[in-house]
Amino acid sequence: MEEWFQDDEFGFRARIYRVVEQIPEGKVATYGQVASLAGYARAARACGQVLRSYVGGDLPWHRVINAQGRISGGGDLHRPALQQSLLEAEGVVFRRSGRCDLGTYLWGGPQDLMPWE
DNA sequence: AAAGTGACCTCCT
DNA sequence: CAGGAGGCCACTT
Repeated sequence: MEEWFQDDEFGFRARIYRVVEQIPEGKVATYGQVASLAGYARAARACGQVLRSYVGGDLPWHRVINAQGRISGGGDLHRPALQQSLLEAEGVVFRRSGRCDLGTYLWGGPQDLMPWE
């Protein structure tokens, strides 16, 4: 019970979720940025693991992309397409190269500090 | 408990 | 701009 609480309230996954759910509509954040804001500066890769295993819910997982402004979908074929259409529906424009302008859409960060900072 | 894996990132050719 | 090498970290076997 206690382990469950610990992990669900302030564990790595929980922190990642807490950050991602604050990314505003029409903006995007990189895995590294999210991990950093969550308090794990070098855990960009692990961040991907967490979001990959996430399914359903209200979390705007689609607003998290890689540092090159591209969508990383791993081996999965349907998710990347869904992610892009969800972003485009929010106004994020992707160039022909498959990249979006991070200078325009990159999230500036949380307005309020995270509980653990 | 140890080794393998991956929706990453950065620096170097 | 494209491709490769190393380093990082949590998660899964």
